[in-house]
Amino acid sequence: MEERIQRESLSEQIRHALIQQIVSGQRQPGERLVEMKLAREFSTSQTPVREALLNLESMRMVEALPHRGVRVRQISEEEMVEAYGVRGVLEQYAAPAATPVLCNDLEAYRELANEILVAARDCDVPTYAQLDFAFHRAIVEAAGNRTLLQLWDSLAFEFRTPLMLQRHRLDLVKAAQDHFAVIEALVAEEGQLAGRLLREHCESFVSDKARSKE
Amino acid sequence: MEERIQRESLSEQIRHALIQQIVSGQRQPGERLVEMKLAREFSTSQTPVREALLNLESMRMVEALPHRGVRVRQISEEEMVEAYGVRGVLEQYAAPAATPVLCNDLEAYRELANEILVAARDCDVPTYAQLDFAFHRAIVEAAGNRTLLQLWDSLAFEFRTPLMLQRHRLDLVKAAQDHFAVIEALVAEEGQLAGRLLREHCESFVSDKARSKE
DNA sequence: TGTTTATGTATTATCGATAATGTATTATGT
DNA sequence: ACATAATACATTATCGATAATACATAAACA
Repeated sequence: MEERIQRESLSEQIRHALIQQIVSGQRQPGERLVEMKLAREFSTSQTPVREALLNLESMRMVEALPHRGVRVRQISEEEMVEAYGVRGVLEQYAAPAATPVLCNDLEAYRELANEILVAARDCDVPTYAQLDFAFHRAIVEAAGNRTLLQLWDSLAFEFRTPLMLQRHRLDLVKAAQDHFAVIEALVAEEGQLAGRLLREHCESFVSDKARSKE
Repeated sequence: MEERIQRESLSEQIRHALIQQIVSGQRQPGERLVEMKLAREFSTSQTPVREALLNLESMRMVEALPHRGVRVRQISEEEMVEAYGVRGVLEQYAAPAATPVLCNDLEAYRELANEILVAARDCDVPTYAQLDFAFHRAIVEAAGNRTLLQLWDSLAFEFRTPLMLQRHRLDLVKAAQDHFAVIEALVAEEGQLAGRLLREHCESFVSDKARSKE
């Protein structure tokens, strides 16, 4: 009967909108984010904008200097390498614990890997990034370690991967195929192997860039 | 000539004060943190308190439910195990990269390990926690991977360790001695070995608890 | 009596306004 | 002309007040 209930607070809505804008490239790195200006754009007061920005800062999507405002963070190539390196370690750690869990629903998981491959063949970068994110997150989630998951989430690959892919033209199909090898290892209940494959997969993601640069 | 410049904003001051209070046990897990009440205690308005709480939430020291306020988070034993597990993996990853850097200033580092041992013998838990924190953080910092360091920091061991030690009575002296083995590995430029030792050290921290429970 | 519907109350979420701060610009003295 | 001080401006940081929400309690109804 009543209007649709509003689940998200203003600051959350603004937060999501800003993430979207940054990920999509609509807000370029280095761009200033002035609180009142954003408030006018979103037709709110300064407060929820400020809260959204604080949150983006804690997830390091923006950087803030006291009394000098916030700007979209420039993510260096070096940091990308770091992030994917750490990611590899975390996923390697997750894999053995995740294996028995994922084995229960292997069909869906294999299907996901297929969809990734399709997106890769179509050069559909946004879809690829999104599905790849889901694939990897599923592993970390299946490990049943909430702290690990939280840490992995804090690396924010849902917005790093698109950035990565728009910076470097890497071989998506080749990367997509790695996922099948991981699944094979899961089938064989080879958690350690799956872990090693995942780590290599993550690291190749950034080291390939050297190859594609030439 | 003028008054001392105020480097910290109100929200930062409040943030630190709250962390201090929580770490010291002055605020027990589960305790509600009501914004206006805190504002009165700190003689400020609601706004900076709220910002401090948002920050504590993003570092998971407190948990917030929409429209229902914030309370000090109860950290389960399970989560402790998780956190120290992840910590082990991160430090193992850090060690090889950190080795050449730390070797430059090995004296200070050895001295730190000595101080830890002294604190352990004295059963001076706060000092032990603080120095142990410094020891481990130095390794992660020396690895020169800012992303890794940020992730490690987000696990907030400066407040987890004291909690851990007040929950379980573990053998501090034995734990303190582990550090010397790590240093030996560094001297020998054995980054891999140092990594393995660190990981085991972290994991023993939580598994020892079983022993001390009986 | 048990279940729903009002009302009250505590608290968060948001607002609009002000104070504090940093940067740019202009004025002042040498 | 050059350095330093004074002023203006843009923006963040903080305030006090209001709106929105969730929970508890009381009232109305079956």
